[in-house]
Amino acid sequence: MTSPHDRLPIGELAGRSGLAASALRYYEELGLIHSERTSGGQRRFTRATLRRVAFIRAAQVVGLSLEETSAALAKLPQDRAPNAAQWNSVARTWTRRIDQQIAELEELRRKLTGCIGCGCLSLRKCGLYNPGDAAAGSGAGARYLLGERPDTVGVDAPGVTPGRA
Amino acid sequence: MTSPHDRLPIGELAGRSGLAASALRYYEELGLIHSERTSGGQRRFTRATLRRVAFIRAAQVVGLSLEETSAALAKLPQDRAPNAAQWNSVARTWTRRIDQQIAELEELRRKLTGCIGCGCLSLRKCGLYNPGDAAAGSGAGARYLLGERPDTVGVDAPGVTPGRA
DNA sequence: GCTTGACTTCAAGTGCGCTTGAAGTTGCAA
DNA sequence: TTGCAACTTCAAGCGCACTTGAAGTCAAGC
Repeated sequence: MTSPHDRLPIGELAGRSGLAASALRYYEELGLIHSERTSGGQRRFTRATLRRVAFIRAAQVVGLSLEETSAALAKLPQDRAPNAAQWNSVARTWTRRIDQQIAELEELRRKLTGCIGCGCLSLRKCGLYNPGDAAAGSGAGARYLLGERPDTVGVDAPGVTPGRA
Repeated sequence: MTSPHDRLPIGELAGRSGLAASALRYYEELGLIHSERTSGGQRRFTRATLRRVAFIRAAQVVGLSLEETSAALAKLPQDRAPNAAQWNSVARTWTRRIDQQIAELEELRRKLTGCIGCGCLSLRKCGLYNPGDAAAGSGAGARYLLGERPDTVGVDAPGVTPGRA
């Protein structure tokens, strides 16, 4: 577990994770991953970093920003596999998020299908209208649907990066 | 249908659509929407533009870029409601895309749940690994999952903007 | 020891989808 | 007629997640 083979240079980590070295450096700069250095100043990552990187990739799919991912990663141990409780805590947040996204997509599909049925898209009737003010378009991709979250309409969705009018 | 009230100034369209005027100007610049001008050079949009704008919003939720949205919009009439056939053709593409996204999210959830069960995330065993090379991270948000689309692995996903190593 | 490829830092650039600001013009209501 | 909000264009800026390039250093195999 602490053999010399556990100390991956960045190219190795890049190769194994499928990410560019530049991206990994960037992640390290942001504090998402960590490395030790050789006497010459080159990075050496532990194998556990592979886990963190996989986590980051998955987080991006769920729609987390690197900042949010960073917060999530902070709950996991840096150099060993998380235990069940730790993992549970994170994964539960995720599955909730995933469920929410799925629900939103299904809602949109429902609206679209409704449109097919009614031949509408002629204002008003159609579920695609009523954008609900400043809801959607939170930058980092498919986040909130237009017209969704009627309970938080008129307010920036909670927990989402503020910016962007 | 062609009353003077059908000619919306940009602020009106912005208010009704929930988008910023600047965004609408940007869309017009890209050719997604169109306007006529008053003698003084101010934009006047038809009500039908509301439909196009709603369409654009929905398209963003599905993860389409404005360029892709533009292509989709080209299939719909500019100043009237689409007929069933036109709408069908577009909506079908969308529902397929939505279904695909849902499937991907469910797959990720499955993997996460598996992780909870097995207490893993300890390399190898876990479905979260094997990133499948250059798959995910196509820029505009939750597009393709890591490890997904095993049939197109190693190739840029078809129909998706090339860039980004 | 030397070569060569992998590494280092730092600054600047990229692409998307806008927003912001400056400086000027229009249109409508009083 | 005037006043003022709403509009106009154009250029530049922003935030995210990186990538690219320049210029230099390290490490490992021959």
